[in-house]
Amino acid sequence: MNEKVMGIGVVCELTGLSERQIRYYEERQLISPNRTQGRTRKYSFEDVEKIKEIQQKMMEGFNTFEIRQLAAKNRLKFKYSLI
Amino acid sequence: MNEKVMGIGVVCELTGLSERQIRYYEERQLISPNRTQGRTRKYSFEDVEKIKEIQQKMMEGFNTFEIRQLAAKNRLKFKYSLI
DNA sequence: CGTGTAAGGAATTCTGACACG
DNA sequence: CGTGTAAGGAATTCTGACACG
Repeated sequence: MNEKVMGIGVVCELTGLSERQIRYYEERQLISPNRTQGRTRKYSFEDVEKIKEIQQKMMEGFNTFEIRQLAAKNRLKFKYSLI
Repeated sequence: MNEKVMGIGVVCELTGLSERQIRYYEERQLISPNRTQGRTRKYSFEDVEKIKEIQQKMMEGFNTFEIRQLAAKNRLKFKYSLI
C-alpha cells in the first residue's frame, strides 16, 4: 500500500516514534510523505514500514546518513536484479 | 486493510463524496469509523470500499435503510456459508 | 430522506528556534 | 547528531442547527 493517506499522528501510533523523530527522518531524506493543499503530511503504509526499518537500523547504531546510503544501495541492487 | 488510519478529508478524495455525506452514512449505521482520543474519525480502506458500494447502491435508487438491510443479509449469507 | 451551508469550537499539524550533548 | 519542548499560527475536523424538498 503506497497510498499516502495517514496523518503523522497515526504514524506515531503505528511506529511508537515521536512526531519530531518522524519529521527529522524526512529532513534527512529517509522518507518522503506527500502534502495536502495545506501543509499537512500524508504517509503510506509503505512509509510506515520504512520508518520501522529506520528505527531498527538506528538501534543497530547507524546514523541517518549511513541509513540513507544503505537504502540507495538496496535500490541499486534491486534495479540490477531486474535485468 | 481494515486499519483505521485516515481522516475524513482523505476519504472524501478517495470517494469523491462530501464530508456531510460520509458522516450521514455513519449516522445511518452503514459504516463505523474509529475515533481518536479527541473526536476525529479514522477510516480504513475497507470503509472506503464500503462507502463506494453505498454510493453505487444510492445511484441505483436504494435508500440508506435498504442498503443497511442488504448489508445485513450479505453478512448473514456469508456467515452460513462458513458452516 | 439526503445533503448543503454558515457558526463556533476543539483537536491536529506546522515551522523555526533554543536546548542538550 | 538526534530529539525534546514551548510558542504561535494555520489547516482539519466536529457538532447542532436551519434549509430544501
